[in-house]
Amino acid sequence: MTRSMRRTQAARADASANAPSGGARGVPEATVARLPLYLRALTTLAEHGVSTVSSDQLAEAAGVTSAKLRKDLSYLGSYGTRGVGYGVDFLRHQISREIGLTQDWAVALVGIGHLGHALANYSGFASRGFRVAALVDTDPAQIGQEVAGLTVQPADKLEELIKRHGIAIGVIATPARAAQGVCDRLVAGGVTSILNFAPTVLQVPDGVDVRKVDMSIELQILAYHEQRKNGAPLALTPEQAATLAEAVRG
Amino acid sequence: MTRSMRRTQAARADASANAPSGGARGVPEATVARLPLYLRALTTLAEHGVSTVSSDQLAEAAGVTSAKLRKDLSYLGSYGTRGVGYGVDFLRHQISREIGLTQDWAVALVGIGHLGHALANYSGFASRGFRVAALVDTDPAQIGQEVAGLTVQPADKLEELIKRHGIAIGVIATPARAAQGVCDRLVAGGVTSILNFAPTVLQVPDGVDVRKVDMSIELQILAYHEQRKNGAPLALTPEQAATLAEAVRG
DNA sequence: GTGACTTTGTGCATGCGTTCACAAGTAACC
DNA sequence: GGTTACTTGTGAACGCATGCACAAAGTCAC
Repeated sequence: MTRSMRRTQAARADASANAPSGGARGVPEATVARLPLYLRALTTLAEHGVSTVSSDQLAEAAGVTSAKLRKDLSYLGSYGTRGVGYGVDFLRHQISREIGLTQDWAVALVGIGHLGHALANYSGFASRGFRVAALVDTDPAQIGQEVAGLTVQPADKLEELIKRHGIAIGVIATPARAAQGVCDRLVAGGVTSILNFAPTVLQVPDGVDVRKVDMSIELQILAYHEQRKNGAPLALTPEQAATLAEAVRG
Repeated sequence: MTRSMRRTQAARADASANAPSGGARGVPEATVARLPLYLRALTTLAEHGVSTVSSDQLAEAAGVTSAKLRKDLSYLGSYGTRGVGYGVDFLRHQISREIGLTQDWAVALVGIGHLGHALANYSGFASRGFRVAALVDTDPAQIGQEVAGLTVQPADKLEELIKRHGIAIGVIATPARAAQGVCDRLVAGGVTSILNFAPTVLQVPDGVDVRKVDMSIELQILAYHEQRKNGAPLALTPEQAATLAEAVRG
Protein backbone atom coordinates (compact mmCIF):
# COMPACT_ATOMS: atom_id res chain seq x y z
CA MET A 1 0.00 0.00 0.00
CA THR A 2 1.17 3.45 -0.65
CA ARG A 3 1.65 5.87 2.11
CA SER A 4 -1.50 7.92 2.02
CA MET A 5 -1.04 11.63 1.80
CA ARG A 6 -1.00 13.33 5.13
CA ARG A 7 -2.54 16.74 4.92
CA THR A 8 0.44 18.73 3.93
CA GLN A 9 -1.46 21.95 4.20
CA ALA A 10 0.24 23.06 7.36
CA ALA A 11 3.60 21.70 6.42
CA ARG A 12 5.37 24.90 5.59
CA ALA A 13 2.63 27.44 5.20
CA ASP A 14 2.96 28.66 8.74
CA ALA A 15 5.06 31.68 7.92
CA SER A 16 2.21 34.09 8.45
CA ALA A 17 1.24 32.61 11.77
CA ASN A 18 2.52 34.75 14.56
CA ALA A 19 2.36 32.04 17.15
CA PRO A 20 5.59 32.57 19.09
CA SER A 21 5.97 29.04 20.32
CA GLY A 22 3.01 27.28 18.87
CA GLY A 23 3.75 24.23 16.83
CA ALA A 24 2.35 24.76 13.39
CA ARG A 25 3.28 21.20 12.71
CA GLY A 26 1.78 18.00 11.49
CA VAL A 27 1.33 16.71 15.01
CA PRO A 28 -1.17 18.67 17.12
CA GLU A 29 0.18 20.24 20.27
CA ALA A 30 -2.25 18.32 22.45
CA THR A 31 -0.94 15.09 20.98
CA VAL A 32 2.69 16.07 21.54
CA ALA A 33 1.90 16.67 25.20
CA ARG A 34 0.62 13.12 25.53
CA LEU A 35 3.39 11.30 23.70
CA PRO A 36 5.64 11.24 26.78
CA LEU A 37 2.77 9.64 28.67
CA TYR A 38 2.50 6.86 26.11
CA LEU A 39 6.22 6.44 26.14
CA ARG A 40 6.28 5.95 29.88
CA ALA A 41 3.45 3.44 29.76
CA LEU A 42 5.23 1.53 27.01
CA THR A 43 8.45 1.45 29.00
CA THR A 44 6.63 0.01 31.99
CA LEU A 45 5.01 -2.61 29.78
CA ALA A 46 8.34 -3.53 28.25
CA GLU A 47 9.84 -3.99 31.69
CA HIS A 48 7.07 -6.43 32.46
CA GLY A 49 7.89 -8.43 29.37
CA VAL A 50 4.86 -7.38 27.35
CA SER A 51 5.63 -7.37 23.63
CA THR A 52 2.28 -6.46 22.11
CA VAL A 53 -0.41 -4.14 23.39
CA SER A 54 -3.84 -3.08 22.19
CA SER A 55 -5.01 0.50 22.13
CA ASP A 56 -7.41 -0.29 24.96
CA GLN A 57 -4.70 -1.62 27.20
CA LEU A 58 -2.21 1.11 26.43
CA ALA A 59 -4.86 3.79 26.81
CA GLU A 60 -5.75 2.54 30.25
CA ALA A 61 -2.10 2.45 31.28
CA ALA A 62 -1.63 6.00 30.09
CA GLY A 63 -4.88 7.32 31.53
CA VAL A 64 -6.56 8.35 28.29
CA THR A 65 -9.35 6.95 26.11
CA SER A 66 -8.51 4.44 23.43
CA ALA A 67 -10.01 6.59 20.68
CA LYS A 68 -7.78 9.46 21.66
CA LEU A 69 -4.76 7.21 21.78
CA ARG A 70 -5.38 5.78 18.34
CA LYS A 71 -5.91 9.21 16.84
CA ASP A 72 -2.75 10.48 18.48
CA LEU A 73 -0.69 7.60 17.16
CA SER A 74 -2.20 7.97 13.71
CA TYR A 75 -0.48 11.35 13.42
CA LEU A 76 2.87 9.60 13.67
CA GLY A 77 2.05 6.96 11.10
CA SER A 78 0.43 3.55 10.87
CA TYR A 79 2.48 1.75 13.43
CA GLY A 80 -0.15 -0.74 14.57
CA THR A 81 -1.43 -3.99 13.14
CA ARG A 82 -5.17 -4.38 12.78
CA GLY A 83 -6.54 -7.29 14.68
CA VAL A 84 -3.38 -7.45 16.81
CA GLY A 85 -2.31 -4.16 18.34
CA TYR A 86 0.98 -2.33 18.64
CA GLY A 87 4.45 -3.77 19.06
CA VAL A 88 5.70 -2.39 22.34
CA ASP A 89 9.36 -2.02 21.47
CA PHE A 90 8.67 -0.78 17.96
CA LEU A 91 6.18 1.83 19.07
CA ARG A 92 8.44 2.91 21.88
CA HIS A 93 11.20 3.56 19.45
CA GLN A 94 8.97 5.46 17.05
CA ILE A 95 7.71 7.76 19.77
CA SER A 96 11.21 8.27 21.14
CA ARG A 97 12.36 9.31 17.72
CA GLU A 98 9.41 11.61 17.19
CA ILE A 99 10.02 13.40 20.47
CA GLY A 100 13.73 13.52 19.81
CA LEU A 101 14.93 11.33 22.64
CA THR A 102 17.24 9.30 20.46
CA GLN A 103 19.74 12.07 20.93
CA ASP A 104 21.27 13.35 24.11
CA TRP A 105 20.08 16.70 25.42
CA ALA A 106 22.46 18.75 27.52
CA VAL A 107 20.65 20.88 30.06
CA ALA A 108 21.73 23.87 32.14
CA LEU A 109 20.20 24.17 35.58
CA VAL A 110 20.21 27.65 37.08
CA GLY A 111 19.37 28.24 40.73
CA ILE A 112 20.70 25.68 43.18
CA GLY A 113 18.35 26.16 46.12
CA HIS A 114 16.15 23.52 47.60
CA LEU A 115 14.38 22.91 44.32
CA GLY A 116 17.60 23.08 42.32
CA HIS A 117 19.11 20.39 44.50
CA ALA A 118 16.08 18.20 44.00
CA LEU A 119 16.22 18.66 40.24
CA ALA A 120 19.95 18.05 40.05
CA ASN A 121 19.46 14.73 41.81
CA TYR A 122 16.34 13.72 39.92
CA SER A 123 17.01 10.46 38.16
CA GLY A 124 14.06 10.87 35.79
CA PHE A 125 16.07 13.23 33.62
CA ALA A 126 19.05 11.05 32.88
CA SER A 127 16.93 8.01 32.16
CA ARG A 128 15.21 9.86 29.34
CA GLY A 129 18.19 11.31 27.59
CA PHE A 130 18.46 14.59 29.45
CA ARG A 131 21.85 15.25 30.97
CA VAL A 132 22.40 18.06 33.44
CA ALA A 133 25.62 19.46 32.03
CA ALA A 134 25.93 22.65 34.06
CA LEU A 135 24.85 23.93 37.46
CA VAL A 136 24.79 27.69 37.86
CA ASP A 137 23.99 30.05 40.71
CA THR A 138 24.63 33.65 41.65
CA ASP A 139 25.01 33.05 45.36
CA PRO A 140 28.75 33.11 46.21
CA ALA A 141 28.09 30.60 48.98
CA GLN A 142 26.81 28.10 46.45
CA ILE A 143 29.48 28.61 43.81
CA GLY A 144 32.15 25.98 43.94
CA GLN A 145 29.98 23.55 45.88
CA GLU A 146 29.69 20.02 44.62
CA VAL A 147 26.10 19.01 43.83
CA ALA A 148 25.13 15.72 42.23
CA GLY A 149 28.67 15.27 40.96
CA LEU A 150 28.95 18.71 39.38
CA THR A 151 30.54 21.93 40.58
CA VAL A 152 28.25 24.94 40.81
CA GLN A 153 29.44 27.66 38.43
CA PRO A 154 28.98 31.42 38.64
CA ALA A 155 26.34 33.02 36.43
CA ASP A 156 28.80 34.93 34.30
CA LYS A 157 30.13 31.66 32.95
CA LEU A 158 26.70 30.82 31.54
CA GLU A 159 27.37 31.75 27.94
CA GLU A 160 30.64 29.86 27.91
CA LEU A 161 29.05 26.76 29.45
CA ILE A 162 26.19 26.81 26.96
CA LYS A 163 28.56 26.89 24.03
CA ARG A 164 31.00 24.39 25.44
CA HIS A 165 28.39 21.74 26.20
CA GLY A 166 26.05 22.48 23.32
CA ILE A 167 23.21 23.26 25.68
CA ALA A 168 19.87 23.95 24.04
CA ILE A 169 17.60 23.67 27.07
CA GLY A 170 17.76 25.75 30.23
CA VAL A 171 15.97 25.10 33.50
CA ILE A 172 15.29 28.04 35.79
CA ALA A 173 14.85 27.24 39.47
CA THR A 174 15.67 30.63 40.93
CA PRO A 175 13.47 32.96 42.98
CA ALA A 176 10.98 34.91 40.87
CA ARG A 177 12.90 38.17 40.97
CA ALA A 178 15.98 36.62 39.40
CA ALA A 179 14.20 34.61 36.73
CA GLN A 180 13.94 37.18 33.96
CA GLY A 181 17.61 38.09 34.22
CA VAL A 182 18.64 34.46 34.05
CA CYS A 183 16.28 33.93 31.16
CA ASP A 184 17.85 36.79 29.23
CA ARG A 185 21.28 35.38 29.82
CA LEU A 186 20.24 31.92 28.70
CA VAL A 187 18.73 33.31 25.52
CA ALA A 188 21.78 35.47 24.88
CA GLY A 189 23.90 32.36 25.18
CA GLY A 190 21.86 30.58 22.54
CA VAL A 191 19.33 28.58 24.52
CA THR A 192 16.02 28.27 22.69
CA SER A 193 13.99 26.17 25.12
CA ILE A 194 13.37 27.05 28.74
CA LEU A 195 11.64 25.23 31.55
CA ASN A 196 10.67 27.76 34.18
CA PHE A 197 9.98 26.82 37.79
CA ALA A 198 9.98 30.40 39.02
CA PRO A 199 6.52 31.86 39.65
CA THR A 200 6.75 34.62 37.09
CA VAL A 201 5.94 35.30 33.45
CA LEU A 202 9.03 35.31 31.26
CA GLN A 203 9.46 37.58 28.27
CA VAL A 204 11.35 35.92 25.44
CA PRO A 205 11.96 36.71 21.78
CA ASP A 206 10.24 34.77 19.03
CA GLY A 207 11.67 31.35 18.43
CA VAL A 208 12.25 30.61 22.09
CA ASP A 209 9.91 28.14 23.76
CA VAL A 210 9.02 28.50 27.40
CA ARG A 211 7.13 26.01 29.49
CA LYS A 212 6.35 26.66 33.09
CA VAL A 213 5.86 24.46 36.11
CA ASP A 214 4.09 26.26 38.92
CA MET A 215 2.99 24.26 41.92
CA SER A 216 1.24 27.19 43.49
CA ILE A 217 -0.98 27.57 40.44
CA GLU A 218 -1.79 23.89 40.43
CA LEU A 219 -2.81 24.05 44.06
CA GLN A 220 -5.03 27.03 43.39
CA ILE A 221 -6.80 25.20 40.59
CA LEU A 222 -7.42 22.30 42.95
CA ALA A 223 -8.69 24.71 45.58
CA TYR A 224 -11.18 26.16 43.13
CA HIS A 225 -12.76 22.79 42.48
CA GLU A 226 -12.50 21.77 46.10
CA GLN A 227 -14.41 24.84 47.14
CA ARG A 228 -17.25 23.86 44.86
CA LYS A 229 -17.30 20.24 45.92
CA ASN A 230 -17.46 20.78 49.64
CA GLY A 231 -18.80 23.96 51.06
CA ALA A 232 -21.86 25.91 50.12
CA PRO A 233 -21.02 27.20 46.66
CA LEU A 234 -23.44 30.05 46.67
CA ALA A 235 -23.59 31.02 50.30
CA LEU A 236 -22.08 34.39 51.08
CA THR A 237 -20.06 35.05 54.17
CA PRO A 238 -20.75 38.39 55.89
CA GLU A 239 -17.44 39.60 54.56
CA GLN A 240 -18.37 38.71 51.00
CA ALA A 241 -21.78 40.31 51.36
CA ALA A 242 -20.12 43.50 52.56
CA THR A 243 -17.73 43.46 49.64
CA LEU A 244 -20.55 42.96 47.23
CA ALA A 245 -22.60 45.74 48.75
CA GLU A 246 -19.62 48.03 48.52
CA ALA A 247 -19.20 47.17 44.88
CA VAL A 248 -22.81 47.86 44.04
CA ARG A 249 -22.71 51.12 45.85
CA GLY A 250 -19.57 52.06 43.99
CA MET B 1 -16.58 -6.86 30.04
CA THR B 2 -18.32 -3.81 31.25
CA ARG B 3 -16.69 -0.47 31.67
CA SER B 4 -15.41 -0.39 35.21
CA MET B 5 -15.77 2.58 37.49
CA ARG B 6 -12.16 3.37 37.12
CA ARG B 7 -11.38 6.93 36.35
CA THR B 8 -8.03 8.25 35.48
CA GLN B 9 -6.70 11.63 36.27
CA ALA B 10 -8.61 14.36 34.58
CA ALA B 11 -9.74 17.49 36.27
CA ARG B 12 -13.45 17.55 35.74
CA ALA B 13 -15.90 19.85 37.27
CA ASP B 14 -19.17 19.88 35.47
CA ALA B 15 -21.26 22.27 37.46
CA SER B 16 -24.19 22.36 35.10
CA ALA B 17 -25.03 18.70 35.61
CA ASN B 18 -26.42 19.01 39.10
CA ALA B 19 -26.30 22.67 39.91
CA PRO B 20 -28.29 22.96 43.12
CA SER B 21 -29.72 26.41 42.73
CA GLY B 22 -29.53 27.18 39.07
CA GLY B 23 -26.16 28.80 39.27
CA ALA B 24 -25.34 29.04 35.57
CA ARG B 25 -22.03 30.12 37.05
CA GLY B 26 -19.91 27.77 35.00
CA VAL B 27 -16.44 29.15 34.68
CA PRO B 28 -14.61 27.31 31.87
CA GLU B 29 -11.72 25.15 32.95
CA ALA B 30 -9.26 27.06 30.78
CA THR B 31 -10.28 30.25 32.52
CA VAL B 32 -9.89 28.74 35.98
CA ALA B 33 -6.36 27.74 35.07
CA ARG B 34 -5.51 31.36 34.26
CA LEU B 35 -7.08 33.04 37.27
CA PRO B 36 -4.03 32.36 39.48
CA LEU B 37 -1.94 34.06 36.82
CA TYR B 38 -4.07 37.18 36.93
CA LEU B 39 -4.00 37.11 40.68
CA ARG B 40 -0.24 37.06 40.74
CA ALA B 41 0.00 39.91 38.26
CA LEU B 42 -2.46 41.95 40.31
CA THR B 43 -0.48 41.34 43.48
CA THR B 44 2.66 42.57 41.80
CA LEU B 45 0.86 45.66 40.56
CA ALA B 46 -0.55 46.35 44.02
CA GLU B 47 2.93 46.13 45.51
CA HIS B 48 4.02 48.77 43.05
CA GLY B 49 1.25 51.08 44.16
CA VAL B 50 -0.89 50.72 41.06
CA SER B 51 -4.56 51.14 41.86
CA THR B 52 -6.19 50.89 38.42
CA VAL B 53 -5.25 48.77 35.44
CA SER B 54 -6.58 48.34 31.92
CA SER B 55 -7.12 44.96 30.32
CA ASP B 56 -4.22 45.66 28.01
CA GLN B 57 -1.81 46.30 30.83
CA LEU B 58 -2.96 43.41 32.96
CA ALA B 59 -2.92 41.06 30.01
CA GLU B 60 0.67 41.95 29.25
CA ALA B 61 1.67 41.41 32.86
CA ALA B 62 0.01 38.01 32.89
CA GLY B 63 1.30 36.97 29.49
CA VAL B 64 -2.04 36.61 27.71
CA THR B 65 -4.02 38.63 25.15
CA SER B 66 -6.34 41.35 26.34
CA ALA B 67 -9.36 39.79 24.63
CA LYS B 68 -8.78 36.56 26.47
CA LEU B 69 -8.36 38.37 29.74
CA ARG B 70 -11.59 40.32 29.35
CA LYS B 71 -13.55 37.24 28.42
CA ASP B 72 -12.10 35.36 31.35
CA LEU B 73 -13.01 38.11 33.79
CA SER B 74 -16.47 38.42 32.29
CA TYR B 75 -17.23 34.92 33.56
CA LEU B 76 -16.75 36.16 37.11
CA GLY B 77 -18.93 39.24 36.67
CA SER B 78 -18.70 42.82 35.51
CA TYR B 79 -15.91 43.96 37.74
CA GLY B 80 -14.44 46.59 35.44
CA THR B 81 -15.42 50.14 34.58
CA ARG B 82 -15.72 51.03 30.92
CA GLY B 83 -13.47 53.81 29.89
CA VAL B 84 -11.33 53.29 32.98
CA GLY B 85 -10.25 49.73 33.64
CA TYR B 86 -10.19 47.46 36.67
CA GLY B 87 -9.59 48.38 40.29
CA VAL B 88 -6.53 46.39 41.30
CA ASP B 89 -7.44 45.67 44.92
CA PHE B 90 -11.07 45.04 44.15
CA LEU B 91 -10.35 42.62 41.30
CA ARG B 92 -7.73 40.91 43.37
CA HIS B 93 -10.21 40.21 46.07
CA GLN B 94 -12.84 38.97 43.65
CA ILE B 95 -10.48 36.49 42.06
CA SER B 96 -9.22 35.33 45.44
CA ARG B 97 -12.74 34.65 46.52
CA GLU B 98 -13.59 32.86 43.30
CA ILE B 99 -10.62 30.54 43.62
CA GLY B 100 -11.28 30.02 47.28
CA LEU B 101 -8.18 31.61 48.70
CA THR B 102 -10.07 33.58 51.32
CA GLN B 103 -10.01 30.46 53.40
CA ASP B 104 -7.05 28.51 54.69
CA TRP B 105 -6.25 25.19 53.04
CA ALA B 106 -4.49 22.53 55.07
CA VAL B 107 -2.25 20.34 52.93
CA ALA B 108 -0.64 16.97 53.57
CA LEU B 109 2.74 16.40 51.97
CA VAL B 110 3.73 12.79 51.46
CA GLY B 111 7.27 11.80 50.52
CA ILE B 112 10.04 13.77 52.15
CA GLY B 113 12.89 13.20 49.74
CA HIS B 114 14.77 15.92 47.90
CA LEU B 115 11.62 17.22 46.28
CA GLY B 116 9.59 16.89 49.46
CA HIS B 117 12.12 19.01 51.32
CA ALA B 118 11.95 21.64 48.64
CA LEU B 119 8.17 21.71 48.75
CA ALA B 120 8.04 21.81 52.54
CA ASN B 121 10.26 24.87 52.50
CA TYR B 122 8.55 26.58 49.57
CA SER B 123 7.26 29.92 50.72
CA GLY B 124 4.91 30.30 47.79
CA PHE B 125 2.38 28.00 49.45
CA ALA B 126 1.95 29.82 52.72
CA SER B 127 1.69 33.20 51.06
CA ARG B 128 -1.38 32.03 49.14
CA GLY B 129 -3.35 30.42 51.90
CA PHE B 130 -1.95 26.91 51.68
CA ARG B 131 -0.56 25.57 54.92
CA VAL B 132 1.47 22.39 55.04
CA ALA B 133 -0.15 20.74 58.06
CA ALA B 134 1.40 17.29 57.87
CA LEU B 135 4.60 15.70 56.58
CA VAL B 136 4.46 11.98 55.98
CA ASP B 137 6.94 9.37 54.82
CA THR B 138 7.37 5.62 54.94
CA ASP B 139 11.13 5.62 55.35
CA PRO B 140 11.93 4.90 59.03
CA ALA B 141 15.02 7.06 58.71
CA GLN B 142 12.89 10.05 57.83
CA ILE B 143 10.16 9.54 60.42
CA GLY B 144 10.68 11.73 63.45
CA GLN B 145 12.93 14.14 61.60
CA GLU B 146 12.20 17.82 61.85
CA VAL B 147 11.61 19.44 58.45
CA ALA B 148 10.49 23.02 57.98
CA GLY B 149 9.25 23.14 61.53
CA LEU B 150 7.21 19.95 61.35
CA THR B 151 7.91 16.42 62.45
CA VAL B 152 7.74 13.75 59.77
CA GLN B 153 5.00 11.26 60.58
CA PRO B 154 4.66 7.60 59.59
CA ALA B 155 2.28 6.73 56.78
CA ASP B 156 -0.14 4.80 58.96
CA LYS B 157 -1.01 8.02 60.77
CA LEU B 158 -2.25 9.52 57.52
CA GLU B 159 -5.96 9.03 58.10
CA GLU B 160 -5.76 10.43 61.58
CA LEU B 161 -3.78 13.47 60.43
CA ILE B 162 -6.22 14.18 57.64
CA LYS B 163 -9.16 14.19 60.00
CA ARG B 164 -7.43 16.09 62.75
CA HIS B 165 -6.26 18.94 60.52
CA GLY B 166 -9.20 18.95 58.17
CA ILE B 167 -6.96 18.27 55.21
CA ALA B 168 -8.64 18.29 51.82
CA ILE B 169 -5.59 18.46 49.57
CA GLY B 170 -2.74 15.96 49.40
CA VAL B 171 0.59 16.39 47.68
CA ILE B 172 2.43 13.27 46.54
CA ALA B 173 6.20 13.61 46.19
CA THR B 174 7.16 9.96 46.50
CA PRO B 175 8.88 7.71 43.96
CA ALA B 176 6.54 6.45 41.25
CA ARG B 177 6.17 2.97 42.68
CA ALA B 178 4.81 4.27 45.98
CA ALA B 179 2.46 6.87 44.53
CA GLN B 180 -0.65 4.77 43.94
CA GLY B 181 -0.55 3.33 47.45
CA VAL B 182 -0.20 6.77 48.96
CA CYS B 183 -2.98 8.03 46.75
CA ASP B 184 -5.32 5.27 47.91
CA ARG B 185 -4.54 6.08 51.51
CA LEU B 186 -5.16 9.78 50.98
CA VAL B 187 -8.49 9.08 49.34
CA ALA B 188 -9.45 6.62 52.06
CA GLY B 189 -8.73 9.33 54.59
CA GLY B 190 -11.07 11.73 52.88
CA VAL B 191 -8.81 13.77 50.63
CA THR B 192 -10.58 14.80 47.43
CA SER B 193 -7.84 16.80 45.68
CA ILE B 194 -4.39 15.51 44.89
CA LEU B 195 -1.33 17.15 43.41
CA ASN B 196 0.93 14.45 42.04
CA PHE B 197 4.64 14.95 41.44
CA ALA B 198 5.36 11.27 40.93
CA PRO B 199 5.81 10.24 37.29
CA THR B 200 2.89 7.85 37.16
CA VAL B 201 -0.79 7.78 36.31
CA LEU B 202 -3.01 7.66 39.38
CA GLN B 203 -6.31 5.80 39.52
CA VAL B 204 -8.87 7.55 41.68
CA PRO B 205 -12.63 7.21 42.19
CA ASP B 206 -15.07 9.75 40.84
CA GLY B 207 -15.19 12.98 42.74
CA VAL B 208 -11.47 13.13 43.36
CA ASP B 209 -9.46 15.64 41.36
CA VAL B 210 -5.91 14.90 40.38
CA ARG B 211 -3.45 17.31 38.85
CA LYS B 212 0.03 16.29 37.94
CA VAL B 213 3.34 18.07 37.73
CA ASP B 214 5.87 16.16 35.69
CA MET B 215 9.14 17.87 34.85
CA SER B 216 10.30 15.01 32.67
CA ILE B 217 7.24 15.37 30.46
CA GLU B 218 7.74 19.12 30.17
CA LEU B 219 11.32 18.59 29.10
CA GLN B 220 10.25 16.09 26.49
CA ILE B 221 7.75 18.52 25.04
CA LEU B 222 10.50 21.11 24.80
CA ALA B 223 12.76 18.56 23.17
CA TYR B 224 10.15 17.82 20.53
CA HIS B 225 9.99 21.45 19.46
CA GLU B 226 13.71 21.90 19.82
CA GLN B 227 14.32 19.03 17.46
CA ARG B 228 12.20 20.71 14.83
CA LYS B 229 13.78 24.09 15.27
CA ASN B 230 17.38 23.03 14.95
CA GLY B 231 18.07 19.85 13.11
CA ALA B 232 16.88 18.80 9.71
CA PRO B 233 13.18 18.17 10.18
CA LEU B 234 12.75 16.02 7.15
CA ALA B 235 16.07 14.30 6.87
CA LEU B 236 15.97 10.57 7.44
CA THR B 237 18.70 8.59 9.06
CA PRO B 238 19.54 5.33 7.29
CA GLU B 239 17.84 3.53 10.12
CA GLN B 240 14.66 5.52 9.67
CA ALA B 241 14.72 4.99 5.94
CA ALA B 242 15.01 1.25 6.47
CA THR B 243 12.09 1.31 8.87
CA LEU B 244 10.02 3.25 6.41
CA ALA B 245 10.88 0.97 3.56
CA GLU B 246 9.95 -2.01 5.65
CA ALA B 247 6.63 -0.46 6.52
CA VAL B 248 5.81 0.33 2.92
CA ARG B 249 6.82 -3.08 1.70
CA GLY B 250 5.18 -4.99 4.53
C1' DG C 1 -9.87 -20.51 0.83
C1' DT C 2 -13.55 -19.17 3.76
C1' DG C 3 -15.75 -17.32 7.54
C1' DA C 4 -15.68 -15.60 12.23
C1' DC C 5 -13.47 -12.53 15.07
C1' DT C 6 -10.38 -8.81 16.57
C1' DT C 7 -8.44 -4.26 16.40
C1' DT C 8 -6.74 -0.34 13.96
C1' DG C 9 -7.32 3.98 11.47
C1' DT C 10 -10.34 7.67 10.33
C1' DG C 11 -14.49 10.53 8.58
C1' DC C 12 -17.84 13.09 10.86
C1' DA C 13 -20.17 15.50 14.44
C1' DT C 14 -19.89 17.92 18.57
C1' DG C 15 -18.12 20.93 21.97
C1' DC C 16 -14.70 23.94 23.90
C1' DG C 17 -11.52 27.80 23.59
C1' DT C 18 -9.70 31.75 21.18
C1' DT C 19 -9.94 35.72 18.30
C1' DC C 20 -12.31 39.43 16.15
C1' DA C 21 -14.92 43.40 16.01
C1' DC C 22 -18.07 46.49 17.79
C1' DA C 23 -22.01 48.20 20.66
C1' DA C 24 -22.55 49.88 25.23
C1' DG C 25 -21.08 52.52 28.78
C1' DT C 26 -17.90 56.06 31.28
C1' DA C 27 -15.06 60.11 31.84
C1' DA C 28 -13.29 64.52 30.48
C1' DC C 29 -13.61 68.70 28.31
C1' DC C 30 -15.53 72.51 25.90
C1' DG D 1 -25.65 69.81 26.99
C1' DG D 2 -22.96 67.87 23.59
C1' DT D 3 -18.95 65.93 21.76
C1' DT D 4 -14.82 63.26 21.85
C1' DA D 5 -11.85 59.73 23.50
C1' DC D 6 -11.36 55.59 25.81
C1' DT D 7 -12.23 50.83 27.60
C1' DT D 8 -15.13 47.16 28.89
C1' DG D 9 -18.21 43.31 27.86
C1' DT D 10 -19.92 40.19 24.48
C1' DG D 11 -22.08 38.12 20.18
C1' DA D 12 -20.29 35.74 16.33
C1' DA D 13 -16.88 33.34 13.62
C1' DC D 14 -13.28 30.33 13.54
C1' DG D 15 -10.15 26.58 14.67
C1' DC D 16 -8.61 22.88 17.53
C1' DA D 17 -9.56 18.78 20.32
C1' DT D 18 -12.46 15.01 21.58
C1' DG D 19 -15.84 11.30 21.13
C1' DC D 20 -18.43 8.20 18.15
C1' DA D 21 -19.08 4.70 14.99
C1' DC D 22 -17.68 1.87 11.43
C1' DA D 23 -15.15 0.28 7.24
C1' DA D 24 -10.72 -1.65 6.36
C1' DA D 25 -7.37 -4.89 7.36
C1' DG D 26 -5.42 -8.22 9.78
C1' DT D 27 -5.33 -13.19 12.53
C1' DC D 28 -6.93 -17.72 13.47
C1' DA D 29 -9.29 -22.13 12.96
C1' DC D 30 -10.53 -25.47 9.97
